Amino acid sequence: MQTIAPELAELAALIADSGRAGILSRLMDGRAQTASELARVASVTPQTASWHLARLVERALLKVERRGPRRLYRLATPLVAQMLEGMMTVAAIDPHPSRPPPWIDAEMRRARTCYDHLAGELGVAVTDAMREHGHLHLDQEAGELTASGRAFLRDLGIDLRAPARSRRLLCRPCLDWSERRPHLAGRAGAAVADLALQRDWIRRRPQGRSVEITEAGLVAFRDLFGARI
Amino acid sequence: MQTIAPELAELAALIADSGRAGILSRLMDGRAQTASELARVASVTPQTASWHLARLVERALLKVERRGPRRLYRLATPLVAQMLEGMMTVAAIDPHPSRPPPWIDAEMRRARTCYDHLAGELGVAVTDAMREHGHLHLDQEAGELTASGRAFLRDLGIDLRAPARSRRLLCRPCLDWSERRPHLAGRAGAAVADLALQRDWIRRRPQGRSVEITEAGLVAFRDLFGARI
DNA sequence: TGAACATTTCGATCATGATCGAAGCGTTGC
DNA sequence: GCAACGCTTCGATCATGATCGAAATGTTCA
Repeated sequence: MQTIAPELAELAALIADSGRAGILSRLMDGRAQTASELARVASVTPQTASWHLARLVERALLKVERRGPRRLYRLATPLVAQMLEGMMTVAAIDPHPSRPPPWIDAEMRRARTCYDHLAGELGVAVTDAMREHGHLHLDQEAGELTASGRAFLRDLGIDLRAPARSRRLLCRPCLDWSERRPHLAGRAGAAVADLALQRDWIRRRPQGRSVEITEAGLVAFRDLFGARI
Repeated sequence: MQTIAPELAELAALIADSGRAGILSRLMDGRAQTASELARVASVTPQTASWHLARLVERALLKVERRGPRRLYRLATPLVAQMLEGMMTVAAIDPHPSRPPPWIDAEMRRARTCYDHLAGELGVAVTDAMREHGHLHLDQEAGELTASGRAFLRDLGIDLRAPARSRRLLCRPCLDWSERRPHLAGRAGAAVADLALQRDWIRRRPQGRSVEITEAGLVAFRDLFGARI
């Protein structure tokens, strides 16, 4: 049986190292990072990180771009992010349901970005609030933004028109691995996250994918969205 | 940075062995298989397969069920199939686009089942035909069955009503890793595949996930669906 | 109970690849 | 050109886990 299995194993082997998994996880926010930064999050020396990064680029999971004396690494395509999303969803399933999962960092669990949209308690709370106000229908496989939802986002100053040539979905669910429930993704999810960053409702922490919810953000998410956070 | 990265690496390591990848790939059709059969497709001895299977069950990627003196293994949840689907999509991307990908088995490429729906050239051709007849809208992220599509499937004898308590999506795309284009999945996709099996348009090959298109099937797919195969 | 068969467990061997120190390369700025 | 800096390459070492023969376990059927 000649199948894709060998390629599958080869791909998995690339992710199967904790250093490389840390690097990929760090890059899940879609931004580029320097080799040094990635060495730091992966807790390895720069030499080792360089070795890992070369492998990831060679297999086309990452793209590299030179910026002066530094090299910036980022995920090669959204397909890679989508794959990692799916793997994290399964990875978050505790095979021994008896013991609680204590290994999720509190800040990550609270609020983070998932490629380009909000995730964690914040992402799920915002999604739930929009759902309760009739702005949104969402289950594990598909989502729909209602007329009320479009109006709501428009009033917030969000332009939902798709960029030319974009085939990206307006509204789709993304299974949150820390909350184990779907949150809003797609163009609408990205727009909400962009808005939150622009209005300083959330701030990216200097390291890692977690974000800090500002005082203004707490007020905005509660009053404007009706989110319970 | 305490994240899910270690669990991600651990999960990937489980898939990173060619034997286990072969086993998982074999089980992607959603059916259960005996340990011996899985040892055969993985090209390892029964002892080795048993060792691999124990690991996959321990990590809750597989479920095992005793049937007399045999043990039947199957994917633990559809989430696992979905994850593997995403990984195969990335695994099928050739990192060196110059050389052609000769490693996909011709029968697999021609027609196979992907968990519960049709894939390969057949799956994509049926999807394209339904699309061209206005039965279907489908892009990489979402799909919709039109009124015409519902009527078309109803006339074929397909009951599209969702089983009670099923939250499964009627119509969704699944990226075909051999064709690199989306094909029809979801309840509608599964119903079409079921129909094809029942009417003997396709037959499962005794080993592997590929299916054989019968003479009647060729006629049916061409005349009833308008598929170019 | 005993024979046949599927599967698992145990034990020893072997191959792969992750790691980091040291050294080399390439870019920037003085 | 030279120094500083970020990053990569090389080389040697070490740990992990895949493999299979042999033997044990467990199930069915007579």
